[in-house]
Order: sequence, then C-alpha cells, then structure tokens
Amino acid sequence: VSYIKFSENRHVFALVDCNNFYVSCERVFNPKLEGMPVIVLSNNDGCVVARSSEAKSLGIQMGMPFFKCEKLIKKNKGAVFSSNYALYGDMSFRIMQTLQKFSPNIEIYSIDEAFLLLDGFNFSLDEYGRKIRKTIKEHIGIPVSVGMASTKTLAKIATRIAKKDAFYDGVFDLTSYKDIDEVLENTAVEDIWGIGKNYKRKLNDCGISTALELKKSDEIFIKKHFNSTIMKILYELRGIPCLPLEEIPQLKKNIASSRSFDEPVEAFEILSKAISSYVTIASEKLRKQNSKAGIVLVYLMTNPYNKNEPQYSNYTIYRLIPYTSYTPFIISCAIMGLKKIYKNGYRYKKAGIILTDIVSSYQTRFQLTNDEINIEDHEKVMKTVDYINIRYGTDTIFFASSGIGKKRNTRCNYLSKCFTTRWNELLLVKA
DNA sequence: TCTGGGGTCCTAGGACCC
DNA sequence: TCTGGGGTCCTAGGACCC
Repeated sequence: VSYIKFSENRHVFALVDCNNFYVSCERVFNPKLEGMPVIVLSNNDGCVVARSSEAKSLGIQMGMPFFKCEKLIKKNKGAVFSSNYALYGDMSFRIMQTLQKFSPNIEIYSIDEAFLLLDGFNFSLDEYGRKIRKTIKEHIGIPVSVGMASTKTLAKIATRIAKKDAFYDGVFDLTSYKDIDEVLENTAVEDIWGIGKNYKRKLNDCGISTALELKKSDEIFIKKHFNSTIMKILYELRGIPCLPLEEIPQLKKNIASSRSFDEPVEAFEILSKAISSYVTIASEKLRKQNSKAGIVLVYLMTNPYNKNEPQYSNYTIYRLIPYTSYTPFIISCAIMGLKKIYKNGYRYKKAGIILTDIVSSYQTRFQLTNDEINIEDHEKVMKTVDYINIRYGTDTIFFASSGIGKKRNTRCNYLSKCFTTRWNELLLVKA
C-alpha cells in the first residue's frame, strides 16, 4: 500500500505530553496556584489557550473568548495570565533537552509534546515511562503524561488515557495492554488525532462513531468515500505505522507574523510601523533556519466580529528578487504592498505578513543579481544585527521604520515575569 | 467593550504542454 | 457532422493541529 512508507517492523512510539503546559509553567514559579483554577490567555488577552483541571471543571472551554469567562474565573478566585512565551519557550527547551537522554530518536512535535522511539528496549516500558515522568517533574517541575504504542496515532490515544484515567497515574503502555480493541471501542472517532468536527460528522454519517469501528471499516469503502488522511489513520489504528518519526526539523515553508490590535487602527503610519516590525520578526526566523524567501504577502482586515462596521480585508503579494532574508529590503517591499491595499476610513483590527516560497540559502548562492546589490554585505549586516539582539536582548538594534515609541499595541494585562531568561526578573526567595 | 497566532497537508480544478 | 489523451504545475480553499 502506497501510504505505508515506513518499515513494517514493530516499533514503539512513546508520546510525552506536558499537562496543561502553560498553566504548569506558571505554577512552577508560583506554587500558590496549585489547586486553584488557572487560565492562560492568547495574545492580546483574547482567548483561553490553557486551563488547569480546576478551570476545566468550571466549564471554561478551550478557545473561549476571555470576556465570556472573566466573571466566572474571578468569582471562583481563579488566576489569569497573559501568554509569556519567553518563559514557556525556555521551559520547553529544558524539557526537550532532558528527553534527549531517554532516547536517541526524538521528534519535538510542538512546544509541549515529543515523540520518542523506544525500539528494542527489552525492559518494562511502563517503568521507563514512569522514570521519564519522574525525571521531568524533579528536574523542571512540569507534570507530563506518557503513552506508548506501536504507531503515533495509537500513542496519542494511550497518552490521552494516561492523562484522563487516574488509575494509570500518568503512564499508559498500550503495547502490553490486554485488549487494544477494548480501548478503541471506548475512544470516540473525534478524539483521534487528525479527526476534527467535519470528519467526525462525515464518519458518523457512515455509521462510524468509535475508533474501533474505524479500525474495522472496509478499506475499499473508506478509500472511496474519504481521503488519504483518513486511510492513514485507519492503518495506524491497525498498528501499521504511516506517520514516521520526524527527527530532523524540516525547513519551514511559510513564516508568518501578525497581531490583532488592542484599539482599532486607521492611520497608515501605524499600520506601516506594525508591518515593519512583523517583517523584522519573520525575517529573523527566516535567517535562523538559514533560508531565504521569494515572496512576501501582506494583509490587513477590519474586525469581522463587529457587524455594525464597514468591513474590508485584502492582501497582496510581492515577489522578492533576488531571494532574500535582508530585513530592510523585505520591509520596503511589504510597505509597498501595504500602500497598494490600504484604504482610508476603515478601522483595522489586524494586520500581518507571511514570508513564503522559502528556499535554503545554499540554493540561492548563484542567483543573478544587480551589481548594485551586494548580497555578501547584506548578509554580514544581518548577521551582526542578529548577534547583537541575541546577546543583548530583542530590539537592541531595530529598524526605524518600526517606530521608536512604545512598541506594544497589544494587550497583556496579566503577564508573569521571565523567571528563567532575564536576570532582573529572577524569582526572589526570602530566607 | 472585550473573540490569538503559527503552522501543515490534501485535493479539485484550471492552465498549459505535447 | 465529426473535436484526444495524458501529463504536470499551480493555486485556492478545506481541514486539522498545537
């Protein structure tokens, strides 16, 4: 079968998943939060993106707008935090470093999840999982759940049980469980990794509502009515891996940067400063992966939730010739783009840019260019700027087109300190 | 009053080519 | 009157994830 790109040997995938990660990060430096309902908000304090179990029991949903649960959480003496990515990113880095010691083959899947390949380990997987869990808790202070199975999709299911069912206390090994089908029978299709609300509806319409029913479905039928995504899931449920461990991070194919504004923005100058700073952020990421972009896309929009206001949204793309990661050049293209789509008289809520058509810097070494552009000089300049900003802090050097006044035009009223990345924000302990 | 940000993969259909 | 067949590439939109 063409979907099966991976070897047919038995594998053991372990998924290590941090329990409500952002909340746990806040709790490490603020133990009073233990046992309290705690939520962490998205950028601009817009939506709930992490909830402690106590907050979940209050009925606060993932992605819920903050204003809809603000009263509830305050009434229950809960705590609220703005996202502190400097803190969460650093905590994640420490966890991933620690996990490297438990397997030579690891895929960092997201800020709070990693897959480990545990092939050929001839001792108790359950014990090993508990050792991982204990180590992360002791060294970093974050509680994790660990699930093991023969495919990634099954490992996801195992981890969910490890987390949900108190009996397993954070570790569940599906490879040695007596009856996998029994587990799958108790897993709803929409709880499978990769099946969202639309596939759920369509599968339900075909009479498939549990993971077991999908596993036992007729391949020909599924192939006819669904796409390759669902076929892969079907095989993965049967224990045939279709999703390999991706140890080497691939070059990002798109790099985006955008923000919603706290207050609606009308003035072109404010938008162009914002766009300029988005380009700065995205170009840094571009250079960090040693790549260059061929296209910059600029977009803006009014507030789609506000039905009483005239709506306008638009985007434009600019080809970058030659392929580049030189921030000032990309800024000037992006601002030309902005000029093209900007219309006077609208209250803009959000703007952003996307760098795309990204290639490795090695592939661009022999581009034909105008003699006036000295690519080597550009690269040296950006290298120096990046070095200084890493060494002395973000925005030590920045572009005047981003504006020199107050940087933040997004809200973050509940921000905790950068306990692990700034000397002057270290936790103070009185003794 | 207040609704995030950053990604990936897949597919259908159009344009184009020989 | 009769109007092929096979292929690639590109793009927009859908779906999903954390």
